[in-house]
Amino acid sequence: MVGGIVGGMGDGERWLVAEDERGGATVVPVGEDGRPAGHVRREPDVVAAVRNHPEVTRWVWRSTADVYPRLLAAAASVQRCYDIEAAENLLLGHEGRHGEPRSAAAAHARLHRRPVPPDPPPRAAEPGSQDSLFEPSPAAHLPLEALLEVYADQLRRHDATAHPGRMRLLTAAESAGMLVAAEMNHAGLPWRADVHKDVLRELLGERYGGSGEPRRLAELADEISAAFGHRVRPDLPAEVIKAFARAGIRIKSTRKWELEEIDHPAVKPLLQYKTLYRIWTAHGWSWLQDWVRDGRFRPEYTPGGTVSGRWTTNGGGALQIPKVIRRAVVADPGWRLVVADADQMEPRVLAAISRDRGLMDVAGSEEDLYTRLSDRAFAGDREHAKLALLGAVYGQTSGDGLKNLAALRRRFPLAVAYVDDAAKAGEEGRLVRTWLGRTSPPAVGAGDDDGEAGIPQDQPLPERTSPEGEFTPGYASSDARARGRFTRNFVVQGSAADWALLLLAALRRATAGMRAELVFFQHDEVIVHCPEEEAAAVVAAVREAGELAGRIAFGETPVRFPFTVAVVECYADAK
DNA sequence: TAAATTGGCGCC
DNA sequence: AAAGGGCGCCAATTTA
Repeated sequence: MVGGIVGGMGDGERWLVAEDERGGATVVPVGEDGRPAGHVRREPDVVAAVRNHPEVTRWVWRSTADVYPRLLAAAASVQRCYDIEAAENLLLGHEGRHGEPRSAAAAHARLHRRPVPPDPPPRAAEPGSQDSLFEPSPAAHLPLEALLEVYADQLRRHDATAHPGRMRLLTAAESAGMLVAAEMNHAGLPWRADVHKDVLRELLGERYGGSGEPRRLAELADEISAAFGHRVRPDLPAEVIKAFARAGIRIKSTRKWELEEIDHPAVKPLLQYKTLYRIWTAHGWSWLQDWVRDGRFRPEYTPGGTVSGRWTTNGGGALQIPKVIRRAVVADPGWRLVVADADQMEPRVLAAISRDRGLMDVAGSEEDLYTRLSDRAFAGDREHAKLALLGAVYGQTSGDGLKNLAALRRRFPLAVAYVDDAAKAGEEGRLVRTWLGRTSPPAVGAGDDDGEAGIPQDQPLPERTSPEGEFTPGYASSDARARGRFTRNFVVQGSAADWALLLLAALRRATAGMRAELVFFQHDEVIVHCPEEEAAAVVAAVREAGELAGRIAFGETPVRFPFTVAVVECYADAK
């Protein structure tokens, strides 16, 4: 049953579908080894193929992003899929071949040792235009026989990994993520343009003529200039630094935390200007014009868009919606937004993957993890406990977090060793993997010894061990240390992304029989738009999906995966 | 002149 | 108290 949310063995019929250049489709049932298990049939198109074969629970196809939007537009959907190009990407990474073309055509060419076609360049975001989503891509369609070969080969390559079961799960989860992403793109996030405009007017004031510069920004710029006694353009860091220098204050940058330290009348309006300027340029009137249509904001989600497996969006900045702008996210009349935030996801994931007994015990409760941590190791000081843990995960190099790291290491040795080992691997130029097997890319300049005078490869460095047994990266170059921080974080952030994919898959299945729709996802937070009367069921489904995802990803574990859930009409009213 | 990089800051 | 990891976006600046 556990495999059911993303597809396990023997859980329904599995068919492969291939499209040709003219939109026609051929389908064939396939067995668990990827071989044909029946006759090849022709269908007018992929929509007909799916409609005519409701007995199929899992479709194997070249690219979900290419096929599924057209199915959704025709009001068709599928239970599960196997995305060959997503699988190719994950397998190439696992094999240490990041960067090789990942199209199905490339995979087929490699299989036959023929010249490998490069991937088409990534399509740029096209604000407002949804049309491109529904056109079959011009990418090379592979005939059914070729797709079958690639598929069978991929199944063998899963078996050749260190943990085949996990790798198969990763591919299944990524494929499920592709379905969810396409469905979210299709549904869109409810967005009230009128409310958005009200917020903008409130914060920024009216716009002036041609450039449309808001009144409030002009006023603040004047205040800043007055405070300096001469004209200063606040959006030019160089000019601001020079102005402070003339006033006898030396700053290295105009970063917020640095400005906050300064006692000067320009600081307050400057900080205000920065906040408002950003809202104007990133989520202002032109953003609204570009990205909101018919009451919905439709970012293009890209699952696995980051190397760690987190999603990105292609345009619209959906993963950086400023808090004040969330006022515009409002449920339809009679509907609600179920906003669910996973509590302390990354430390819980660290507990599950490191199997550190102490940290598993801390994470084996729905209570606030940092409070429990501080009760055990930090004399009740929650803030110190949190900083120490985040410092360990991010690779903090100085400050209080580092001091507290020693305490963390004593009480939770396996957890700290897990991220230290990942850091060491990175410094030595080795690859690391998430729990399910997503693999870090190689360091820039490592690997391909093309003799170019580029970045020299970092030398493997002797490990230095302190009396407490702590790993100190004392001899590593600054590049190697940066690399270590990256791999240190990668294993936790990426394994958390593994879990989040399974969460989405479980939640998608749980809501399949409802009118509820998943409409937003941001690393550890999901929003479901549903009729008011379904809200309670959705809340329960989220909580169950979190625990189920934990068990599927990490096996039997005492670690709990609780959520903070709010049922609201407006996103801004959550938490 | 266009592409790439930088600085800054929004989110996690 | 100090400034760690991952992104995307914008405008300005530098590079090709």
